[in-house]
Amino acid sequence: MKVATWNVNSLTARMPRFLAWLEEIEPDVVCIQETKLKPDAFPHLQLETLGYESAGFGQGQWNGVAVISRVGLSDPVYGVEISGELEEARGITVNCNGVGIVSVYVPNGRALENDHYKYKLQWLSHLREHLDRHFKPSDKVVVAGDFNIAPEDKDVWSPEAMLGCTHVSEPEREAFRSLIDWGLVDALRHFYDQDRIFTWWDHRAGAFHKRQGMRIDHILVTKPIESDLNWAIVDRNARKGEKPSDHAPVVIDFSMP
DNA sequence: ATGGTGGCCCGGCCA
Repeated sequence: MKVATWNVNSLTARMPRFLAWLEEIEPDVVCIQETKLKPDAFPHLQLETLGYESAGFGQGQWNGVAVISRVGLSDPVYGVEISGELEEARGITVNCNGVGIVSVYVPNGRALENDHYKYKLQWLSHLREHLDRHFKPSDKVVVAGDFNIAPEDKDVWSPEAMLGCTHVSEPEREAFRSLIDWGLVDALRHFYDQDRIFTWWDHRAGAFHKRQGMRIDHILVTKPIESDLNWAIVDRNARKGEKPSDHAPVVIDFSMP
């Protein structure tokens, strides 16, 4: 089963690239972030003609998450908070072929002294509670998306340049480790222990070509999936060429014995 | 040292 995550930075703007990428990679399940689509605007029918069922949680101009699957999709849960009437569209949970799939778009945080940073930490704690509510670590679960956290210094092009910034602060990294401690494994690090591998490069100033990026998009899997992992990659090709997102997709493959 | 890009939707916010 091939599962991918991709922050597309507007599904509308990315649709030509997204469709070409689907055809090339042939993923079974894709967790999408930053669809930037209104609640009813997800292109369910268009994707259905390509063999994908889908569930979207959108709010309009900002945020928006979705899961598409060609191996079944059921039991959607919209959001990760309990009293989520005003909840931003940052999490969606579905069941695909017996695997729990959670697509997440963690708040950016903006700056350490910004209220949005507190919101980010709160949201991450809600996410862990959400996992407790819906799953056990012994279940097959994939939590994938844009975490807006570089878990270690080797996940950023320059730890010095990032000092005092969000994405690398100790409380954020602690929140990330708390998710790992729940019973998850960083699938990319399962194969590439020490490598400097990035998933995001700023659109500005040629950051991609200067290799100035960060690894902030992650696919976390429970132990029952880790034992059946075949490979994990970052698809850097999707960051090249015409009208790319600022994020590259992460893709994993695991056997379903 | 600053601003650089790109997306929303058309001026300013967000990443």
